Order: sequence, then structure tokens, then C-alpha cells
Amino acid sequence: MTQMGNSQKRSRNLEDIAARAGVSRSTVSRVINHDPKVSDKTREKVWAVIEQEGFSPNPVARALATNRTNVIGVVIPHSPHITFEDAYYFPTLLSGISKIANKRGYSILLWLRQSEDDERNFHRRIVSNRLMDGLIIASPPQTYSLIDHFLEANANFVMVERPSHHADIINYVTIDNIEVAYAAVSHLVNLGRCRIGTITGNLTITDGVDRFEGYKQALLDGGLTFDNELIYEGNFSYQCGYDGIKALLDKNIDSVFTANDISARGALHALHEAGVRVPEDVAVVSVDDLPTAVQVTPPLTTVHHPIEKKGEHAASILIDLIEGKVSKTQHVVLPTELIVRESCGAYLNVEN
Amino acid sequence: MTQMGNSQKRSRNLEDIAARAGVSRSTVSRVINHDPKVSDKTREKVWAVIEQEGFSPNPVARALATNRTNVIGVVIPHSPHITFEDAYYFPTLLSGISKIANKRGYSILLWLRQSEDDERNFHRRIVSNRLMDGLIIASPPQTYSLIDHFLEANANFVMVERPSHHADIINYVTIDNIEVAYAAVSHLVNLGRCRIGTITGNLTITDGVDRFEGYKQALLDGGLTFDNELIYEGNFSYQCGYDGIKALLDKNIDSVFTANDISARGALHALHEAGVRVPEDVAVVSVDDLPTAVQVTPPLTTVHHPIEKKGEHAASILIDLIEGKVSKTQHVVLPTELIVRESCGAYLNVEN
DNA sequence: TATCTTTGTGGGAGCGCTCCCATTTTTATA
DNA sequence: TATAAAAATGGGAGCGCTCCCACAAAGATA
Repeated sequence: MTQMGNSQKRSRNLEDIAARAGVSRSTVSRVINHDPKVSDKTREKVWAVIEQEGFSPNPVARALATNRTNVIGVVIPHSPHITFEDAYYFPTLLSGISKIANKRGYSILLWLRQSEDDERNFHRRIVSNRLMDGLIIASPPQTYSLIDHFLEANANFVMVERPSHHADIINYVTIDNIEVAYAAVSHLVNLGRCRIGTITGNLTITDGVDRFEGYKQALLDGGLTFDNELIYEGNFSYQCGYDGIKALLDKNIDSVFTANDISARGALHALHEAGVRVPEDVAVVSVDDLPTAVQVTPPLTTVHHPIEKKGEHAASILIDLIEGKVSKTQHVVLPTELIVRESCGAYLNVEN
Repeated sequence: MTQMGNSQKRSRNLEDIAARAGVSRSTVSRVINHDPKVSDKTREKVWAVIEQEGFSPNPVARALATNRTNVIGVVIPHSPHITFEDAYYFPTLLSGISKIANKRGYSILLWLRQSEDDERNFHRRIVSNRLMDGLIIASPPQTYSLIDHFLEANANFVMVERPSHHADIINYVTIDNIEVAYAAVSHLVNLGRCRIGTITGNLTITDGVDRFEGYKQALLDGGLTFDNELIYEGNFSYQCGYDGIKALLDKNIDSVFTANDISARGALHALHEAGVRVPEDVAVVSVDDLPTAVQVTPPLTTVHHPIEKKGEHAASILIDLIEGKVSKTQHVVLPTELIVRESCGAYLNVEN
């Protein structure tokens, strides 16, 4: 009975452990924090009690004392880029972030803005929540008051994608979207395609603009003229790919560059319905290399987008920043690679 | 200069605000917490200072004092069910959770287990992280030591999907997977199909088992005999749908029930390659109603799976539990609905 | 005007840590 | 053995809140 009463009472804090181990609160704290200034004998004694009691220190109290929480925030605004149609982007990014966070002992506080949430309120809640040591902001729209706020507050944050303003003083991780599009379109040019249409992404987003820019450059460098007729302004969605191709088919294209795989899928669907052969009649090239890129017919030639790596780098930079391991502004541009499959007929040409 | 020095110094805590407003720390606390026992005059005076200083109370200190953080945890184990192939499930669930969390003033701490993370360590970190008032555990594998631990610790948690053990004392939100499969297969039966194959989900997961069970019941109730030849054991993946259909085609099926839309897509792909007409030669029915269900050819007849609603209910129950608004064990079974499109030929039959 | 309520306000104690300085104990050196 | 230096330990103060009790001020009742 007495024994039971004894073992029932779990140790709640350092003081309890200290009492049980016959040392002081401070010594227990030192043991837990791996302070070398503790004798081996004491350390063992204290660890034994800690293990036996299954004790772990209260992170809230620790946070109050140290002003550090070991939590990083991830803000996912409800932007057109991250719709649930492209449900792949966001979990993959998160997976990369989580990989590094887990490794370095950080937890992730997730801020998902719902379409019905008021933006001001959403921001206010993030800003006043001081449970985080730093933030990763994923693909924000062009104007984004949060960023100004954090900049002003001199807070630790890293953006995924290149910011449209203050890019020089903001930490970010991105790919070179111009180059990505350039590589894709050049591939078409090299295969002899000359009426190359495009279904653009959202042109209010840096990524969309950059990919469109790369398209234009590749055409020019390939000796082709840029033709406004061959542009269909889309928004990264399946639907715009589907609608876009119908519009472009009238313009007699022999190939199309879609700004992402989702819209490429829409395009492929429409092409199939129209009885147009891919790649023989119209070649399709895209960006992202989603898992579905190999599930469509024909398998999609697309530029691989290292989404998970983006998350890893963003988390890594942020934690370095938090821990004071780096101080100057960090810019990371990850390499990309054109994955040649069958939707452009590259292999057919080689065989000729 | 003096003025600047003055305005530069942001108020850090209640005491600062109190000093500026000429009241005590306690009164400021009362104002912030909407305690009615404050005179209107004082309240206004204090609010004015708070607004002017842009002050918000430190949540860490508050958490230490109240033993409540207003944070809920979401654990996503790296289970076969939630692979990134079905990237839709997890963000959608999260979206539902976030919707309610935002509304009720809670933040979300996300625990994503990476394949390389050690399970014990992962659990240990969650358990010792007392930054959360409660947890939502999404689709765990059958044995899941976390659950036992939380059960033992008498912690607040809600599972998404029906747990395999202790279901009577665990809060959960789910759909009736037996009924779901039953509805799908009965649809085929009613359309006169009689050689109905199935590509099952992962049979180590409750959902997979239940859907298989529903398939069997529907066959029996439909006056058909259950034939082992027509079963292909899959795992919810695209690949198993693809492979499964090839195996089943040899068995002369006239229709197939796939355990989810992802595997249905794989099946459709293989069917198309094999030159088999859908729905004329083989009808396909599935579960989930992902956005891609309307993007395939033909559009998929499938049972709608209210994933986002699951998240909403789970969050809602958890927060009720935390706030003491409910005490007894909560079990929610959400309704589902068969969405008839073209992959089973229902409309064709109607026209006949 | 005296007394009892009611309403409003202030400040101590405490949440469980860390940090720092003072003190004790041990070890090295003369 | 005396003394200096180094290593180990203890405990106060403080992080910024909330909670509670004591008290002051204002209003109601006799």
C-alpha cells in the first residue's frame, strides 16, 4: 500500500528528481543538459533516477527560461500555387522540412491558411504566437504582409521560392525557374519542333513569370520567333491545361510547354480526346516530375523539381540561423534536371 | 532623441503595460483575458496602451502558468496508407483539422514520421513534448505503442480510423469501410455484373480488411459466390492496381472493385493498354473520390470519402475533450455516398 | 451617518526550468 | 601539512504569466 502510493507519484520536476537522487535541482539540470561539470558518480546516480521515473523536463518551463522553444513554424498560405489539386507539393515540402527538423531536435508548428480565414487575423495569430524560434514561409503571393512584418521584427525566417521584393535581404531556397523552362523548351527546339505553344502558370506568381520568361528566351535562342498566338495564360491547374490545349490546337502547334505537370495532365487528356497523337502530332514537355508523370500515357518528359530537397534546405538554413551558425543572408538555388521520357519523342528521333 | 529612445523600447510584458497604463499587472491580465471585473474606464485605458504598443502576452509564460498551450498535435506515421503517392489524403485531413483549430484558437504541431526515423525515438519525442494539449493520430498501423502509452497516461487523443484494439475506450472518427465497399460492389451486382474481381487494400490495415469484408458480403447478398480466384491482394498503390488487373483479366472478370482510387487509376491504365473497354468489357468501381477521379477516362464511379470532414470532426472532438466539454468516449462514423459516373456503365444501362 | 455589500484593484506565490554566483569538496603543487 | 587551483555542487533570482487572497473604493441599505 505504502509502496504503491510511493511508486504511483510520478516525478513532475527537477526538484523531485533531485530529492530522490540526493542532489540539488541544479545538478539534475546539468545532467540533463550534458554539462561536463558533473562527477561521473553523480551523473550515473541521477540518470538512474531519471530513467526509473521516466522523467523528462518540461519544455514549456525550459522555453520560458531560455527564450527558445525548439519549434519552427511552417506557413502555407492558401495560394493558387498550392491548391489541393496539386496535393503533392505541400506534403512533399513538409516531408523535407520534417526530415531535418526531426534530425536536429525541432518540432513543426503548422500554419495552414484556409480560404475562409481572414488574412489579417491569420497573420496576427502567427505573429503573436511566440512559440516558434523561426519560420519557413512557403510560396507566398506577391504581396505578403507577413514578410514585411518579420523583416521589421528582425525574425528568423526562410522563404521557399524567390521573394518578389527585398530578395537581397531575405533568406530563400528556390530553383532557377527561368532555366527550368529554358531547358524544357530547348529540348523541343532541339527535336526540331517549331510551333511551340505554352500554357503558362499563374502570372501573378514569380514562378509563373519566370517559367514564361524561360520559354521566351529558349525560343529566341533557338532562332524561333515569339508568337503571341501560341500563348495560353493558365494558372497551374488541370483545367487550364485541358482548356488551353483546345485553344492552341487551332493555332496549329506541333508542341507545347506546360508550366507544370498538373496542367500537362489536363493537356494530355484533351489531346487524347481530340485524337491527336503524342508525341507524333504534338509533343508535350512540362515541369515538376510528379509521381503521376510516369502514370500518364505517354510518360511525361518533364524537368524534375526537387521539392523535398527544398524543404530540407529551408529547414537546415532556418535552424542554422536560429542557432547562430550562420548570420549572413542565405540564398540557395537548387539544381534541376530534364527527365526525358516519351512525350516529346526524343527516343524516336534518336533512332532515326 | 529621448522620444525615440522611448518609442523604441517595445513593451515586453504585462508589467510594462501596467506601468504605462498606471495600473497593476493583474489588471492588465484581467483586461487581456476579458475578465468582467474591470471597470469600463480602466479597460479602455489599458486596451489603448496594449494597442499602441502592439503587445500580446507571451504564450509560453501563459502555458507554464495554466498548464495549457492551445496546441494540438497531429501524428502522421509513415504508414503504407499514407504514402506520398496518395498525397491527397494527408493534406486534406490536415486541412480539415486546421479549419477547426484556427476557428477555436489552437495551433497545430505536426509529427511526420520519416521512413528513416526510428519508431521508438519518434514516439519518445512526442511523448516527452508537453507542448501539446492533445493529439490526433492519423491511420496508425495495427500495433502502435504510442496509443498504449497515451491510453495509460490518460492523455487526450483522437484517432482517425477505427483502432484495432481498445476501440471501446478510444475516441475515433471513421467511415464505415464495410458499408462503403458493400455499396460499391452492390452497384456492380445491380448492374448485372457477375464476375466481380477485387484488388484489395493493405490487409494489415483495418480499412483494407473492412473493405474486403464489405466486398464479400455484397457478393453473398447479391447471390454470387465468393471466388478466391478473383481476389488480388494489393496495398492501395497505383502499381498494385496495374499489376492486379493483369492478373485478374486472365480470370475473365467483367468488373472490378478496387480498394481506392489510386489503385483504380493503375487498373484503368492497364485496362487501356490491354485494349479492354471500360465499362463495356470491365466495369470499375472504387473508393475515395479523389479530385483525379474525374480526370481519368472514363470518369470513375467511386464512393466519396469525406476526408476533410474527418479532420474537422477529429479536431472538434479533441478540443471538446481538452476543454472538458465532453467526457465520455466519442465515436463518430461519417456518412459516405456512392458517386455514380461512367466507369460502371450505370447510365448506359438506364438508357437501355 | 454607520454598516453591509458589491465591485474593482494590487501584489504575493507559484508554474518548472536556466543562469549565475557563492560555497564546498577534491585534486594538484609547493 | 599548508596552500593554491580546479572541479563539483547548491541555491537565489528571474523568465512572464495566472491564480488567489487581501484590501480599497463605490454603492446599497438601514
